[in-house]
Amino acid sequence: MTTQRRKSPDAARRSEASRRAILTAAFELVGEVGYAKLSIEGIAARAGVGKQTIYRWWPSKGAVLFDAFLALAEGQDGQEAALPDTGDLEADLKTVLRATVDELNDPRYDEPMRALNIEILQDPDLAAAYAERLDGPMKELKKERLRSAQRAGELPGGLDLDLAVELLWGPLRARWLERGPLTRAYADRIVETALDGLRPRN
Amino acid sequence: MTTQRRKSPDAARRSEASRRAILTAAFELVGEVGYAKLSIEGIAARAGVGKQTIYRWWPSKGAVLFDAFLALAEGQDGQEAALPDTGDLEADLKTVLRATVDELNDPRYDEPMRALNIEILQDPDLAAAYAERLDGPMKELKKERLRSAQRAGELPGGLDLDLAVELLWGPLRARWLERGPLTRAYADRIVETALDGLRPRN
DNA sequence: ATGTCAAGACGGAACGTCTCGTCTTATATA
DNA sequence: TATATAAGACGAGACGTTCCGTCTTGACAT
Repeated sequence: MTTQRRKSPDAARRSEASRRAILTAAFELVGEVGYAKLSIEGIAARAGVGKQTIYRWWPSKGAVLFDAFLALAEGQDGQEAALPDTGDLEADLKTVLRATVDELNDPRYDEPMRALNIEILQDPDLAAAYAERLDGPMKELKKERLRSAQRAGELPGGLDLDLAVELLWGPLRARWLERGPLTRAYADRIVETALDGLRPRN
Repeated sequence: MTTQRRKSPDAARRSEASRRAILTAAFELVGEVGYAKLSIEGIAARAGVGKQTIYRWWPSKGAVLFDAFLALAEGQDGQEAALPDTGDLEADLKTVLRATVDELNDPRYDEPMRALNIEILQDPDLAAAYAERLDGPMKELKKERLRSAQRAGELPGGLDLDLAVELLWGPLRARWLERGPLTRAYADRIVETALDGLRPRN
């Protein structure tokens, strides 16, 4: 019963050098030519690799790009297993959103990241992987910080945390996707407005 | 000085029948096969039109799709030159967002509209046209309703109306783009939470 | 011995350009 | 006002190109 799916390749004999070369080439190329002009042939050529080696291990160019980001993210996680929690929710949120603004404005990550996000909108399989491996864990950190605020009485206990996360991080992501101007001042205003609400407070 | 750009075609002699056939074919095809498999050749074949007729008048398949939506929108505007204004902001916003939910859930428009929105994220020219012709006017209607609420004292005068619009309509759009579940109850909760803010009110 | 590897040939799809006649239409002439 | 003419848009599709995803080859590693 060696029939797994089709003809699953032997992961034990996989070339780590080729794998890394492919991910690196994909990441660099998408930054240079954009996602639309990114091709498997281009990645293979840049990586010094046969096309079949890519097709053997990945189902699509979106999946390659996803793995490139995953490798990047896993190379630097564990360092921040939680969002800052000084006891001042508004200040902590501003800190986090400002950092996000800086990251999204970094030209090294801007285009590749946008390309990945757009591809995810079109590929359900990729969206599932993204939700599980990258977005999900991050969202859990955000919700955990909000739960802490609930325990401190800074947020109501009955608050819908998913909606709260969408209200806080959604506008930033939306404006970034649309290539709008992202500033720290904008991040601050989002936090203030989302926390206080549009209506005047007495 | 008849040198406009390159060799601009004579709009006066343009075939209206071909134009309509192309837009109709594009709209139908994108609903049937999806944007990724939508091709200029396919549109031309379905419309009974030469490929050159498409390339003569549009720069990309995204532009064709955009015009298809523009024709649709212009065929039914003027009917609602303003958002409802009963004097109760929260109720009016819920009415509008619920209607938006219904529209986004309509399978006739869902896929084509998402395809257009995704394409706009990748094409700055298209994004500019979209902002000017479709999104801009709609956003102005939204801001006008919020201004009315400011005059009525339902919203503070110093409120950033652009941010307010993003906070109210952003989450809906984001969830729709990601194919999340859109319900009227969700629309209601957005309005309530955005108006009241995340923090407890006394 | 088996399976991955780099290299690249292969057929197919769609690209965007172009070249055919045909058909339409703006404008000039009668 | 009615007809003639020339410009140019039209449908059709051939063309060279790029990239797709599969397949083949011989080298190499385990």
